[in-house]
Formats: sequence, C-alpha cells, structure tokens
Amino acid sequence: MIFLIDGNSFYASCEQVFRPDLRGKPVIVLSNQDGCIVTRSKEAKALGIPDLEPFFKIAGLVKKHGVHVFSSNYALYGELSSRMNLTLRRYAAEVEAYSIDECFVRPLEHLYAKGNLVQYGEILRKAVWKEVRIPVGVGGASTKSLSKLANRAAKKIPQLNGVCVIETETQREWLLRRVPVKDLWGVGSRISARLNQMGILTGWDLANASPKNIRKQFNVCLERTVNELNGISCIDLEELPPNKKQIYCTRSFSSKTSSIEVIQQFTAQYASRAGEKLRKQGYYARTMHVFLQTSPFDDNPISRSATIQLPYPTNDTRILVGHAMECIKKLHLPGHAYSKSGVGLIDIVDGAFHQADMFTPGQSSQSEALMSVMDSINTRFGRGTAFIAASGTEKQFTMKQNYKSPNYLTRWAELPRVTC
DNA sequence: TCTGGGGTCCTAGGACCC
DNA sequence: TCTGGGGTCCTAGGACCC
Repeated sequence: MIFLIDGNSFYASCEQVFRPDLRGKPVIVLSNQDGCIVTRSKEAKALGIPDLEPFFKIAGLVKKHGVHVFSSNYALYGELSSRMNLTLRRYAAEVEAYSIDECFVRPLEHLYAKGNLVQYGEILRKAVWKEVRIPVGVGGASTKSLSKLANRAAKKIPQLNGVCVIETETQREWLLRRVPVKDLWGVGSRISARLNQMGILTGWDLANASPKNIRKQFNVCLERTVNELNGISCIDLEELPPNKKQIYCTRSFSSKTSSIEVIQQFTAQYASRAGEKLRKQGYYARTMHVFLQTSPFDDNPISRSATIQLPYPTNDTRILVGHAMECIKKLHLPGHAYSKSGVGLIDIVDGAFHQADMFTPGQSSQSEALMSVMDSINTRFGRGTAFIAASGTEKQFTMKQNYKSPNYLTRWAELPRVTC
C-alpha cells in the first residue's frame, strides 16, 4: 500500500500559515520574477484566475476582487516542506519526498485498525494540520499511479473529507471511469491528445489498453502507467532520490538585456549554482551545456546553445564559470535583447569510480578544499556570501519580487512578532 | 511602457569520422 | 572512381513534472 500526501495549494497554504487572517480568502503566488501565477487558493480558482497565467494579464481581476498576491518565498516553502516530512516520518515505515509539496508514504501497520486504511489517512492529515498548519489531501492505493488518482479524488469530492483509499476493484473502476486521461500522472497534453484520437478517453480506457501496444505506439513510461493503473507496481518508493544525470540552473533575467557583460554575470551565477548542486551530489561533470535566448514571445525569437567538453571531470566553480563565460562569448550576437540563459551539467560522473587520465591534471585536492570552504560559508551565512567575482560585485538587476513575505522561519530578523 | 517559471530526461536528425 | 554501414557527438526540441 502506498499513500500520497499532497499539500493543498501548497505555496498559498504556506503563506497562510503566518497570515491566518488570509485563510478562506483568494490568495495567489507568483513564479520567479513575479512572472506567472503558479499557485491559487481555492477561492482564487473560484474567481476564474487561470493557472500559469502571466500576472500582468490578470492584474485587473486581482485588483477588482482584492486578491492577495505573493512573490514566491522558497525559503519559507522549503522549511515548511521539510517540517511536513518530519511529521510524516513519525507515522510511516518509509517516506519519499517526491516534490516540495508531495510525499509518498508506506504506512506503519500498527497505527490503524485492521482493514481501516481510511483511518490511517485521517491520522496523517490531522497530524500535518496540527503540527505544521498545512492542509493536505491523502490518497492511498496499491501503486503510486493509483495513489495519485486517489489523492485527486480526495481533493475533488468534498464528502471524502480529504482522504481517499482505493481498496476494492469496484472503487478502482469507479474512479478510473471518471478521470480523463490528461489528468493521470505521467500523461501530459501531447500524449493525451494522441490517446484521445485513438478513442482512449478515460483512465479506465487506458487501463484496459494492451500494454504491449501502448509501448509500441508510445514509450516504456506509458506502458508502466498502464500496468500501474491495473495495480501492478512498476514505480518503486525511493527513500533516497536517485542521483541526477543532468543538473541545470536556468533563470529569466529580471529585464531584457543585450549587454554581454550583464549576461555573463547572470550566467556566472547560474554556473556557480549548478556547481553547488553537483558537489552536493558528490559528482563531477565532464560536459557543459550553455544556452542563451531571447523571449520566445518575440517576433523573431532566437535561441542558441553550445555543448562543450570540460578538460577533465570537475566540480570546481572557477572552472565551470570560466567555461560558461567562453560559451556566452560564442553565443552572444550583438543587437538582441536577451531574456534568459542557463547552464546545464551533463555527463555527470561519480568521482569515486572515475577512471583518471594520467596525462591530464584532474581536479586537485586544493580545489576540493577551496570548494568545500566556499560551500560551508554559504551554508552558514546564506547563499551568495562567498562568490566568484565574475558573478558581479554589484548586482545589476535583482530578482523582481514585489510581493514577498518575510522569511519567517529562516532569518532571525524576520521572525514573526507578537505584541501583547 | 512593458511584462510570459524552472528542472529533468529523452530522441530525432545532421555532421563527421572510420 | 564510386559506394556505403555503423558509431559518436552535437543541437534542437519534445515531453513530462511541479
């Protein structure tokens, strides 16, 4: 049995933890740069605010209905997410932190009366609410894909009170018959359009399709989904996330720019961040991918990228940044207003198993030591405390965050205050 | 006035080499 | 002189997730 616990409108609920006055009110949270709407509270959805809509397009609607707007505050969401995990861990045999707002959980059997899995779901829901003040939906079933489906029902059907468990064949069929394929986990808009053309409209249709045929016409992943919908578990619970095969850091600029110096400064920051993630995994990169693009909404958008082999596998920020700078020089064409760049580390190898080349220097122990000091400084005093000069000593543009809430949980100066 | 997220993995197709 | 299978690397873009 696998349960999926998922925070309702997670980012909006996080904001409401320290602003309980906003519970039951329309709240939206914006993406980086205050670009798009990424989370809407139930009340905001009811006002007809669409998901992933550019913020400026609904500014009028927001004003008219007094919608409460927040820039994203990842320090806050990350901290509440880990508190949610800690709570769930006490009630579970295994926990997989699947995303910032979702956990897969294998239940501890002594916590519920035999055969009463709904009771277990209730325990989880109440515990997270009591300890973290985040409302969650709970779905349980024999596979991950079915628990996703149950979780969806838990949120959609008010009578279920936030908990839905698929225990019988009848329940499985009932739910599958009512879910359009596009709402299934692992089926996006493209694949669902093709499935619809083939007459496969609901989860039930897909569950009854031939897995072999699906594999032939689509791919292995969708074949797995078919099996999972039939209760055959193909996707394991992973307590430790598998190591990444690629690590990317990409950002939109806070405003468009044609200046190569500014673009290099931004890109140096992204390369540094990618290096941090790589070292956290304890790996080394052999290949780097750098891209630079104008807005895809421009009349003649351009997007150019370069892939380069690094001289030897490395996770040294100085080397990564140096090569990223060279790439930008090659990619940058004068006269265009660029909106975004990114750095990807691909072809990642585990240091311990890497076969060194006796003719190339390789990463030195000095470099390891320096990176480790830099990482500890930044862990202790905040990201960006120690940085490469190429990132720019004065920030050209800071991220647009006009509606950010305080870092209630991660900065002493911003702790909530109570006046009595 | 202008404004449109971020991350991971996979694959098709072209260029080049043996 | 002309032909041609098979592999690797790179780029671009598709597809999914949150």
